[in-house]
Amino acid sequence: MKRKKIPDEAVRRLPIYLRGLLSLSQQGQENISSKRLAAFIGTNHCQIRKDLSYFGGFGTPGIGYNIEKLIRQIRKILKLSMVHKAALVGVGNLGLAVLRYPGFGIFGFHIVAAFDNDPEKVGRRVGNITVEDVSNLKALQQRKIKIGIITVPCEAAQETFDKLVTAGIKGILSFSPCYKKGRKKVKVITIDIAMDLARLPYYIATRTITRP
Amino acid sequence: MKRKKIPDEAVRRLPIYLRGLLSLSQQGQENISSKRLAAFIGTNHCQIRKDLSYFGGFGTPGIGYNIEKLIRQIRKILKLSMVHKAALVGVGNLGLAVLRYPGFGIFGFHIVAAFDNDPEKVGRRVGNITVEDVSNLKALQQRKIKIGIITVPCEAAQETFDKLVTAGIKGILSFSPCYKKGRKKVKVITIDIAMDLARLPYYIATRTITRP
DNA sequence: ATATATTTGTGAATATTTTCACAAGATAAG
DNA sequence: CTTATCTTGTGAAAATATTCACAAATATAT
Repeated sequence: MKRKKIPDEAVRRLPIYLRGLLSLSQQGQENISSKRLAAFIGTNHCQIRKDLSYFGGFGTPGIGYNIEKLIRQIRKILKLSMVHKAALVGVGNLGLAVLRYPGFGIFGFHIVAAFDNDPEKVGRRVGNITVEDVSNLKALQQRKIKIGIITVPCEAAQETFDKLVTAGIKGILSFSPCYKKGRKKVKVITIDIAMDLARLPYYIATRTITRP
Repeated sequence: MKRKKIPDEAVRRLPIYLRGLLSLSQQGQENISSKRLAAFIGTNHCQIRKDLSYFGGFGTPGIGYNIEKLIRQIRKILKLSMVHKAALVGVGNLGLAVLRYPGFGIFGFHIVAAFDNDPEKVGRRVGNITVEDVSNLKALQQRKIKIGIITVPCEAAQETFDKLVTAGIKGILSFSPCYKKGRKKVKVITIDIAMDLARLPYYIATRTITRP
């Protein structure tokens, strides 16, 4: 393993490998080769080996990778070995759906608080979380919450973003399709549902042309 | 403009430009330079010009781009000039949130049908859509619906996928974090909420190192 | 012990994407 | 008309990312 710059693309793919490995792990297999893992998740085996090699050699020639061990290694690389507490802001339709989304646990995330500025919503219980007023956001640091999830309408996104940054949040997953200023200190990942959908017609239309 | 291969990355960015331009359009400006647009959406001006140049020359030297015209051009490239009817399958928490999501219209999408296999949910009204039984999926072609949105639990994703393909769907936006087989004829875009979140801790931890 | 079959990890070769840099088009002012 | 100031569009250069190809490691069979 060399001390080279790690491609962002490789980091982006690690969670894909992790999800695949977790699925294979449930099937009770012990080892897997890069070739079979690639076939399973629909990618290229060279890519998997190359990506993993940026972080170290985790496999055994002739055998492949020990699934459980590789899961642990990738979790360690991605800092997913510990539980990450997250706070969600904006308990509307999308916020509720995200609060109830069952898929975060597998990666070690736990939404432990929810906030809204609507007095109607404050106090309401969702699962075992009680919705709090946004003014409580200030106390996130004391509560050791470092990850924020923004599910407020676009107009309120910048304000929410600023509040989260002030509260000492280190990373944000935002569902608001807005450009946020002042993100230097904080890593922001934006999921823009409509924008992803917006690519679809292009590929539908050009399909037969682009894949001759 | 040359007849070169168009990078996928350029296509992926067009909706970003489109959203930015729509926002600027509301602010009542007529023209914009690649430099100012880049500053607005947080990217590089060379990239914008290069991306647009794959599709043709839409700007005027010395002036920039006419906002309304460029919006029309990008819509045309992405085939967003017409309204696209979409069908959603899986009216759970996430499905409901997506059905009520207000952000699709701006890109010309209209969810016109919703399906579920739960008799409790069939018949229920959401907005002005009545939830139908999944057996009705067969008739999508007659209803001229070419886009499907999958919001079913992971276990049901492959089955739903197969049904949509059989029903003649051309493109799918899936929120189910699963690997779907037999996607040759159909373009699939997957949004995996938890997986996107899974990259965050890596960047939080290495932030100070990677950006010295 | 030898031959055969796997499979990893990686340097090198390709391919792709981004950025640079500048000619040429457009405007405005003197 | 000339000069100064913008800005686009685009080849060329630089930076990134992917794929190839093979030595070395391991296992298995004979």
